[in-house]
Amino acid sequence: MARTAGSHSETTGPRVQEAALRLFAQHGFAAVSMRQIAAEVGVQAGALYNYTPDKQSLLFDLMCGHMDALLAERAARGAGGDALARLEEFTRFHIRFHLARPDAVFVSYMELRNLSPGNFEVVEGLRRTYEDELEGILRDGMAAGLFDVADTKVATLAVIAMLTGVTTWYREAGRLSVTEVETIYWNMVRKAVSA
Amino acid sequence: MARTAGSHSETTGPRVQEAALRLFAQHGFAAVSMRQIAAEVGVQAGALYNYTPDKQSLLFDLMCGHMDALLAERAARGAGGDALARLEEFTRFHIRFHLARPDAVFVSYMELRNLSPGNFEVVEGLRRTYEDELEGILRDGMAAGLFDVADTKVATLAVIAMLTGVTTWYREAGRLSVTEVETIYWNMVRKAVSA
DNA sequence: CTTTTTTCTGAACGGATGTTCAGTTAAACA
DNA sequence: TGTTTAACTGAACATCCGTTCAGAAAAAAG
Repeated sequence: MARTAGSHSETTGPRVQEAALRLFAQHGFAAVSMRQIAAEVGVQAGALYNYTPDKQSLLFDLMCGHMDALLAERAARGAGGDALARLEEFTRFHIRFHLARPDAVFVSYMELRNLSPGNFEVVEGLRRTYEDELEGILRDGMAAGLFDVADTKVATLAVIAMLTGVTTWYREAGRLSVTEVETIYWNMVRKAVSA
Repeated sequence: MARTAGSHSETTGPRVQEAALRLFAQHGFAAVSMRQIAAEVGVQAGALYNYTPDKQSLLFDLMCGHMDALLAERAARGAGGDALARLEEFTRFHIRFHLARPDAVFVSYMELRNLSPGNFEVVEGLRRTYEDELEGILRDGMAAGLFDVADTKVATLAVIAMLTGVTTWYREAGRLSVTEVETIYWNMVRKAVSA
């Protein structure tokens, strides 16, 4: 046996990425073998190397893709209004975006140490860009007298940690809708930074 | 060669745990081999099995030890005063405790999925116990009219996520002392739950 | 239909994995 | 001192790892 009936690069490629994402999120990058990913796709291990040069690149591409999507979708929303309105928009966006892709979030935050140094620097830069946007909002709010935080950098990281934490407990079948969760967190963020 | 000069169970045992903790935190449980741990201790891989039945128990003991220490040190502080005072005590304690043992925190939050199902349940139970203490404080504060949160369970998880996040960025050589960090976070927590 | 190209198989590579154990040696005990 | 005991070595076990590659087969092109 060799080439399977109905096989095509344009269908197998994405399936490899999806299987890798799901397995990395569930068991961790180091605990997942190329053979497991291949089995999930329904292919032999060697075939994976038509779609990725190696296992490391598979992880890097997943993380880069996640961060690129985050920054792109964020940039797509025209950030208007005062700092308070922009902070609410950021808060609700962050929760909605992260709850929609729990596996990618999990991998992006847990597998940073499994990136090669060069790849780590790239992903870290993207993350920094995202954080800088929130810090800019907090700075503007401080200048406008709307907010009162002792340290904008610390406040930025505190808010992001609080918001991202939602992915560790939220379940779709639970008692709260995404919008309700957004509102609960927004009220806490608003008060935490208020003047 | 066999038994090394100066060797003794009471010194090697703890050194195995220390090496495992450091390596697990740095590279992840699945990425660290028993031979690497042994090399760090200065011993052959087989010798590790005098101190742990297997690799899984090594991880479980580290995580249990961490959670036990957390609960024990927390219980040692007599929780007096009103809900506001207790919340401040909890906040400052949480930051101080976690910043003092970054490796154990990292492992305890990142390697949960590498625990066997039975071991996971135990560690999860300990974590729940700790969370329940914070939720009790929030409930009391709500009843006393000191706090105003829409959902005590969500607020509990949000506060803990925010506080624990400090371990991802704090460095001893940085510009802020632990006490300063405590105060910054306490002000944010206080405002976030205030009535 | 024939030829070319793309996709995949199946086997193989050297090396690493967790774990076991008979044997060796240093320390503790008598 | 001699004897026992605890700590460790070094080799071995079967199995898995990421990656490569010649060759087979299906799809696409002519």
